[in-house]
Amino acid sequence: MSDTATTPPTSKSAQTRQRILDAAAEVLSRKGYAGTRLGDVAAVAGVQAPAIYYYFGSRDELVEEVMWVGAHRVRLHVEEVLAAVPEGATYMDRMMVAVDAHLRFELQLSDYATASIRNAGHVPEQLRVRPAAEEALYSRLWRDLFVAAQQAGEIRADLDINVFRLLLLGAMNWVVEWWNPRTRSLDELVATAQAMVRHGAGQP
Amino acid sequence: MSDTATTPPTSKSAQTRQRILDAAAEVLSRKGYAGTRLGDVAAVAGVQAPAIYYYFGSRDELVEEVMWVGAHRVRLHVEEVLAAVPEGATYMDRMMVAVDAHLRFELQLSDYATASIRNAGHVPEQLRVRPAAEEALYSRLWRDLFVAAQQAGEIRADLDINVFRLLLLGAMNWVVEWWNPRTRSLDELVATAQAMVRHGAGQP
DNA sequence: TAGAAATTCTAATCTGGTTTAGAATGAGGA
DNA sequence: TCCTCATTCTAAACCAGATTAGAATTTCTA
Repeated sequence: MSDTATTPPTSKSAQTRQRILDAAAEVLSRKGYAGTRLGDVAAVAGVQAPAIYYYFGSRDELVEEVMWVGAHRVRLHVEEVLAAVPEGATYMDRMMVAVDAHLRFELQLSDYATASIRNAGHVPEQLRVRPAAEEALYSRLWRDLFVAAQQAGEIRADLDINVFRLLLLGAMNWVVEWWNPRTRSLDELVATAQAMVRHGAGQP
Repeated sequence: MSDTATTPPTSKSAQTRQRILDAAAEVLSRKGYAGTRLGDVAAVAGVQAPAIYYYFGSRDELVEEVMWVGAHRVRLHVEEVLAAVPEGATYMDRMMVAVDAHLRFELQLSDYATASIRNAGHVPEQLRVRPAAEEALYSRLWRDLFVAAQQAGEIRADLDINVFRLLLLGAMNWVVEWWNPRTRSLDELVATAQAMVRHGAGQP
């Protein structure tokens, strides 16, 4: 293997591993778990299929890593963006920022995120454990945001914020199933999703 | 084959075919396309795997039929419910009814609907043609509803109803990924989804 | 209730894709 | 340069399921 103290992460070896992982994310995000052949991944990465086994123990191990990285990065990204929000911002403002960050990251920046979202419910159980832990953390991030917003009176008191949160995340996740950058503007999408939260959950 | 003029749809043969189809819908809704083995379907239906080939040409043909039936039934159900709405109802009222019908049908009444929703983006291209046609009709139903509501002034004029509609359908479709009847009340879910539309899209 | 047709089964085959074996290549250090 | 280790390749083994063959059974009709 590599990527240790003796071999810097930019070594040829580490780059190849990364290329394979990127390729897997790309194919997985496009074709889904069932449609992803190791041969396709290898072709995209520019190697022969057996080369994958030098870096990953099995097809499933490769898939699991993609899923985990995807879930992990989405969370990190949204956390970072939220951390940069100025002090005085309302919780509703923060939610707008989170919606923006989630959507843009998922659609523009990361095949990993897309792969993770699309396949979460389609991979064998054993592959879900580690990614699920990440998703739980991400879920909590949103829960905290909703709870704080409702306590601050920025969200209708009678709204079931747990259900609303799950519906919102679902709406945003499902975007990967229909989004086509050529026919729609990302700005418009973000604005509409934000309106769905601001008016759907916020005070009249 | 059977189910012709000479063999009524309640004949043993037709019943077996139905049992296999039901079993396929059940397994598909639970395990997804990749996880669905013909052997599992056969076991649930109470036959041996090869018996399936007496009724269906191939695994994919069986899957395709489940997907189509699922999409078809959701549309029929929502159409029926909408047709029963009294004359004077507002378009917003109709949308509330449609949300209710969609969610209850998908979660309570139909493994077919769940199978169709969950696997739409995961089956090979050829299997999507017929189901996609159904989905297009269903999509139009919602589009018409949104257009009418906005023209009637029941929806904010500045809202992008196409994007909002896709977000809403996504939110409702994704419910199959997290819904657990034991931990949540269906009524609460329906009410929250309705609120998301009424306040999220409706006039203040 | 015999015989034909329909249905379902067991056993075998086929297939595409993953995985393993082991040889070839290439890069880096003595 | 030569040797060693890392990396990648080609060829072959392996496997889990789908599918087919053909026999056995059940159902229906006359």
